[in-house]
Amino acid sequence: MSDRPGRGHSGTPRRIPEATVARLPLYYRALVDIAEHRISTVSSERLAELAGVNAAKVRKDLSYLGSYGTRGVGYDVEFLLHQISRELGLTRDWPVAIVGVGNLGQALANYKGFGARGFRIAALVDADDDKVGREVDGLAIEPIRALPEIVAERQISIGMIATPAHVAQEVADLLVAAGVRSILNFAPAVVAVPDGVSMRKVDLAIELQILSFYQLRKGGPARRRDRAATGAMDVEEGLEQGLDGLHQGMAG
Amino acid sequence: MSDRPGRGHSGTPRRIPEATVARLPLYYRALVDIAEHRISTVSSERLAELAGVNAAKVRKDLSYLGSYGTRGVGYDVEFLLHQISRELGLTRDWPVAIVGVGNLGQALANYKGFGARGFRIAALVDADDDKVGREVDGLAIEPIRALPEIVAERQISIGMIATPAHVAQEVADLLVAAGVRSILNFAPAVVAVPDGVSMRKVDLAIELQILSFYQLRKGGPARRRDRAATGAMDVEEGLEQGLDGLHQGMAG
DNA sequence: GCATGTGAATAGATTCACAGCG
DNA sequence: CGCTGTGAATCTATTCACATGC
Repeated sequence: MSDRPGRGHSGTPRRIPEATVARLPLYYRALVDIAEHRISTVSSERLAELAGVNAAKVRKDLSYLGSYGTRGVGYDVEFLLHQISRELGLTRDWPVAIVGVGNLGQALANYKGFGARGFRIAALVDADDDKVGREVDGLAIEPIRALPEIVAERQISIGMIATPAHVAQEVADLLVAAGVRSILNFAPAVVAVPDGVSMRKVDLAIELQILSFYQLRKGGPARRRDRAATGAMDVEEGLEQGLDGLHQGMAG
Repeated sequence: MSDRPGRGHSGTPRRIPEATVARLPLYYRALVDIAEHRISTVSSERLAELAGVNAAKVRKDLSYLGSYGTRGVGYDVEFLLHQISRELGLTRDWPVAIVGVGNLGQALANYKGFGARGFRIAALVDADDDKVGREVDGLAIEPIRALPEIVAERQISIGMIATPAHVAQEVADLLVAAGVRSILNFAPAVVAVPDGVSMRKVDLAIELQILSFYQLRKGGPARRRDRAATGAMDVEEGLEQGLDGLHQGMAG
C-alpha cells in the first residue's frame, strides 16, 4: 500500500491481513490431505477447491507469505506446507491449559484431534476443590490457585476458558496475571483482555442465533409441515451406505 | 458460495450487513443482563461496553433494524430486546438435531446454556448401531437412517455435525437431503452445501492456530508488559464489564 | 502456454463527526 | 444539552484482469 512490502526474502516482516491469517489453517489442512495422497504440486484452483474458498483469494493470501509458487506450474506441496507451518507456528509445541473441567472442559481434554499438531494439553485447572485430584484422560485436575506456577513451569502459552459465563472474566484475569497471552474463550460472555493479549471466542449460542436469523428469512420458517417441493435439493449420490466411523472421538 | 441469505427472495425491506447480524447476539445478551438489573434505558455507549464493541458500531448496527432509540435519552431496554429477539427469531422454537454422539456430541447434548432461548435438542443421531438406544440427557440416540422422518416429524431446522471429519460432508448431504437448511459444523473439514442452505463452522484447531500465529509474533515465549506488536487482533477497546450474575451456565 | 503474482477496481465494514431531535 | 442516527471518510477485504516469468 505504501512502502514496498514486497519482493524479498530479506528480513521484511510482511504484514499479513487478519482475514488471510484466518484462512491459513484451511490451506494447511488441505495441503496435509494433498500431501497424504503423494501429490507434489497443486494449483491455486485445486487448493481453493479443497479449502472451500476461491482461487484468487488463495493466490492473494499466499502472496503475502512470499512468492512460493511457480508460474505455469503451481505450488510445491511440501514446500508450501512447510512455509505455512512455520508461519502458523506449527513447528513448535504449544502447551495449553484448560480452566474449568465441567462437561465442556472434559470434552476438550479428550479431544484428540488437535493434540496432533503441537497443541498439547498440559494442565487442567478447576476452582472446585472436589474436582482437584481427579484425572481426566490421564491428567490430574489442579487447583486454580496454582495457576501462576503451572503457567511458569510448563510454559503454558494458551489458556482455554471452559467455565460458566459468570466467572469468565475473572478467569481471564487470572490467566493474564499468570502470564498467558493467548486465550480461547468458550464461555458465553464478553471478556476483556489488556493490550498484548490475544483472545478469541467460540460461542455456540451466537452461532445458533446467526443461523436462526438467516433461517427466518428463507422461504418458510420451520413451521412448514409439508416438505413438499424440496425434491429439488436432493443429493444425488447414494449415501445410504457405509457411514461407519461416526462413532466416538469428537469431531476430529 | 456457501451461505449468504441470497437471492430469489421476496422483498426484504432492509438488508442487514452480515457483520451486524453477527453482533446482534452480543447486544441481545447484554440487553438480557441489563433487563435483569431492572434498568429500563440504555445508551449506545453503555451497551457497547457490555457487548465489547464501540458505541458507533452499536448505533450503526441498531439503525439497520430501525430507529428504535430516543435522542438525548437512549434505547428502551425492553423494546430493543423485543426487536432484536424478533430479528434473530428467538421468539420461536428451533428444534436441533445433533449428528454424531461422541465426546463432543454428548457435551453439546448436555450443554444447558443454549436451550435457554428456543434452541432445543430434539434428536441425537449416530451411525453406530451400538449407540442407538442409549440415552444422553434423557434423549435416546437414534439411527442416522431415520433422519428423514425425524427431521420431517420434529420439524428440525438446525443440524449440528459432531462427527469425525471424514464423514462430515456425507452427513451434511444427509441433513440437506432430509430437509435441514441450517447447519453448524464442528468437524474440522470443509463442507459444501447447496445454495439456500446456511452453514457455519466452529473449528477448534483453526482457532488455536490463529492464536499460535499471533503468539509467535509477540516477541518470544514469555514476555510481559508489551505494547504494540500484534496490531491485528486483541479485543476492542477496554471495557470493564460490570455485570455479574449471568445465568446460564455451561458445562457442569 | 499456463498458472502465478499483483496492481487496480469494487465491495464491505468501521470510524468519524456532526446534524437533528427529544 | 445529550445522545441518537447517519452521511462521508477511512480502512480492510475481495475480486478482477492481465502482465510476468517459468
